[in-house]
Amino acid sequence: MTAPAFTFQVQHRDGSARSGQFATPHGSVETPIFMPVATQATIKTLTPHEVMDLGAQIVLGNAYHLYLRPGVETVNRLGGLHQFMRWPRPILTDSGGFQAFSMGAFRRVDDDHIRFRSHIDGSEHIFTPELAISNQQGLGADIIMCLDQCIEYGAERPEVEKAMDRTHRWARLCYDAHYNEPEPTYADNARRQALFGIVQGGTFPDLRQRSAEFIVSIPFPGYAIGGLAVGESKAQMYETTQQVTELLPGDKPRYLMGVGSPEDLVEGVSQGVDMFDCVLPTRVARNGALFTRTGRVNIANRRFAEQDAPLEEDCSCYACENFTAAYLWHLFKAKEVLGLRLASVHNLHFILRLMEGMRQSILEDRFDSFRRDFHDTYRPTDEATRQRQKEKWLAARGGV
RNA sequence: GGAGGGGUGGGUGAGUGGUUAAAGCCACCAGACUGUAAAUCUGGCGUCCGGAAGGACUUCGCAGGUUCGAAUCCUGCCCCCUCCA
Repeated sequence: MTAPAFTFQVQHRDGSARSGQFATPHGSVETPIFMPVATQATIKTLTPHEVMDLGAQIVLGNAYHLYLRPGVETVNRLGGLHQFMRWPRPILTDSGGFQAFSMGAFRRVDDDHIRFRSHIDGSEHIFTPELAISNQQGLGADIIMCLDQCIEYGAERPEVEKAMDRTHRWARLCYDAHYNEPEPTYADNARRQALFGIVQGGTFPDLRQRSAEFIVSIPFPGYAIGGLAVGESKAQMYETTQQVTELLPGDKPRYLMGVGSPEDLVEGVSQGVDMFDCVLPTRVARNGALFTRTGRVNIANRRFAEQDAPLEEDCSCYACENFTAAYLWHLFKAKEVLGLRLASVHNLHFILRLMEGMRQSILEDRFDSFRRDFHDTYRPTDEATRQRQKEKWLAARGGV
């Protein structure tokens, strides 16, 4: 059995970069694509209408969060995730594997399951590969993900290898649960959903290779690269991405999970990645950091207090077309929710336009110069600063 | 007129002889955020020099005093609040 409702075609290649299209029961998506993150069935602060106006073609939801609240059964009874959140276009759900990584002390990973304590009420829950699949079937996204084990950067090799082996075992179980289960609980959904496999292996090239080969041996309709952007250097991340994309089949979509920043998206596309998702644009927006063509900027900085002009003159987003930077500054200082909304609009607009620009340049065989131009003008955050702040952040959080 | 309480750094508010350039919170300034436990977190925040360590100087209503040493004790003055008449 295969996934009949999901198809993917590469339309054009320009170097390693490629543009393509995939079709789902809720419409087709042009790649390379960025998927805004709607963890709890909402792109934080925005209405679906606004997200569509921004040109988002597909969004990502999270099975762990929705399983805890409002519950898979509930969403299913209310018509499924699309209907529930009134998002008519494609949706991809993540399995909850990432939460086993990010929730630190709230979870324990064993060979055949992940044991969580709910961050909401402390109650205990177990995710098996089979349950991760049936949860996602109940939610009804167009693309669902295998349960995997993501591991923090800096972990010892044996630990990384163990997590990878689990991820492989679980991938097999997920595949069987999704494609070979004769009577799935949510059969209608199950039949039209595509299940993607996930490659792990940390930053160890030989593990990544083994992982890619193993995962590719299972005929998933798409393949994801997981376990990156978790603390390794950009160079390591780019190397690993490059290595893995080369091992993935050319005729299936490649999804780099949890990435990323503008510069990472450009690099990812250059290495042949087709799909991305990341909380960064929206999260950072809520904290006042806005993307501009030259780099990130904090709208709450004093220097914007009296800027009687848009943040970016030539930006065509709703925020820049209608408001001055001084107004955005004021909204952030006054902690008005509109500030969070306008900032989210601006950043998603920036990222989605960036993706469109890349797609267009690939179609016109000028991706290299697009990429060069981007790097010439966009200055990313200094890596040493990021590392330092990251450590402080983790220390304050109690650490992953 | 009587009784009591109080005046601390931009605000609020701890501190009642040395460990105090003075807690915490707010405001302010800056930085971070990558499959969202995140409208969060981290620094800085009297002045001057220094990248920092550190050093110098000036601060707790005002003026005197006691003491080796005072935001803290004493005296006088100014101002504010509560209650009684």
